[in-house]
Amino acid sequence: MGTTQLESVPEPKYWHLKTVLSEALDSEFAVGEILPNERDLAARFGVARATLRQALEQLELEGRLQRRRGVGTTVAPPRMGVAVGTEQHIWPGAAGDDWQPADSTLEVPPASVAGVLDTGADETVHLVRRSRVSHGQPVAAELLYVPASSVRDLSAIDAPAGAARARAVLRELQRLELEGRESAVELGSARADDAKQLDRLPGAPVLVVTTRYVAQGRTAALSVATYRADTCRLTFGDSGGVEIHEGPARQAS
Amino acid sequence: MGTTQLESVPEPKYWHLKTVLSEALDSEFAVGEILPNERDLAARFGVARATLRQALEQLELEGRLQRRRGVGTTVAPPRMGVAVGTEQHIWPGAAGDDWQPADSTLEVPPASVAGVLDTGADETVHLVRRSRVSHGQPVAAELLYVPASSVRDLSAIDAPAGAARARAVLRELQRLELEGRESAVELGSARADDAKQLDRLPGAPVLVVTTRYVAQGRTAALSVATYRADTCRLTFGDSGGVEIHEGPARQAS
DNA sequence: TAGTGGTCTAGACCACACG
DNA sequence: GTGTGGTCTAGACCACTAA
Repeated sequence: MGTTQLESVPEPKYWHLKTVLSEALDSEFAVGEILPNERDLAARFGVARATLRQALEQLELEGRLQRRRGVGTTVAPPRMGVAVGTEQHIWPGAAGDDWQPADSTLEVPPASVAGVLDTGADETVHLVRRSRVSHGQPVAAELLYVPASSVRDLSAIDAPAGAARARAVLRELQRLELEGRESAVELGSARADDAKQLDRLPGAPVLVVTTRYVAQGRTAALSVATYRADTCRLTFGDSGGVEIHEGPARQAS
Repeated sequence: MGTTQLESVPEPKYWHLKTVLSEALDSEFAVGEILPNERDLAARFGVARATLRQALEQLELEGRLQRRRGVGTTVAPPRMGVAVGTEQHIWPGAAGDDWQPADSTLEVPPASVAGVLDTGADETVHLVRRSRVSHGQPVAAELLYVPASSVRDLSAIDAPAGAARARAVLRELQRLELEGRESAVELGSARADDAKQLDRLPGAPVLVVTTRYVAQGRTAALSVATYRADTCRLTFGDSGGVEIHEGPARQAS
């Protein structure tokens, strides 16, 4: 009878740690404040650094913390709402969107993209690269695939590459009548190039938004946009202009 | 001059491992197939088990693998598309949705929810719990907050709790004219109860979809739905009935 | 009971930022 | 340099599943 049943369902240490830290963040820390370093925190809680890190990872995944190598761990501001589906039936590049065209080249798209575009396997398409900045922070990187058939001939255009050419492709796209649009959101991890644009390490969690633009009964363009999952809350508004609160709901019981 | 510059930018081992494994999954494994166990894999690649696990974690995050304690690691099928915003202006519980009402109780909502609902801090609301099954697998758990003011008095209803009461609340909701709807998607980690419903471990990555239903100029209901991030791709369709492909785009260069 | 993935430890070294 | 987070190791034990 010497055994005292302390925990019939023992909670993992990192899980308990996460809870404790989460409450501390709510009550004892301000946004932007720097936490003690990982070695000190681990010692303070009497756990190995790896265990402490497991808790920090979860909190970072939930957007509560921000960790930067060589700097430290800071308390993250609430996620920013980023409109993804508000503007009904708008082409990418339409006036007022906050995307910044970076470049455009001709590429053979990956097979999965070619399948959606109904282009041949080796057919080149315009690949427009854009980035999105919100509140002074990079939040997304986009690859926009535009089949040559969706735009007028651009081979003789004066801008061979760069932002000017990207704008030219987008401008041509506006000439088509947009009939519809479908998006899908899924979890992914940042490729090395995206990570660099987003100021994160490769493998950082991202929300991948794939949007198919439909015109003339076919897929006129395909956008693959990679959003920082730690800082962004993607908003899809269907309502008739009702205001969106900032930071509506933290997940709670 | 004895130093040979093998890698100017050395790639982390787990990152390289992930790439190798990912290619092996594409070419040498079928969906559902069981991989060698972690100790064997680690030995085969000459790394510590923790490093191997870091690679597996990423692949699981991307929906390529499924790991189950006591069973093993299997190759996951492509993510299933789950419609989240297709049906325009539909109340939850309307005919044809594939949600299954589980329960309904009266609760004091968390402050963040109360704020969106414009209810008093201590005011109780109906809390309808529902779960969503797709392709025979649980994919989402929902908490639907319905202020008493959105439905007729249910205090005298014959069903004190359970699915019957949940259906009664949803039925009452249909009586209002739905004016609009806004959704937001963000990354989260599963709470213990959600994890159980979704057949995952606590902390598993989830996509949290928060939807505000607007009627009579106010927020008539608020839904917080938790989707399995590993198995689901959330689709938001704006197009006029254009078919959605299954498995459109894997992220690629 | 045997085998799996999940948790945890106590170290070590590396890449990066900043003064 | 100094200090930070990021990577990696070689173990150990636990919780769960299935034979």
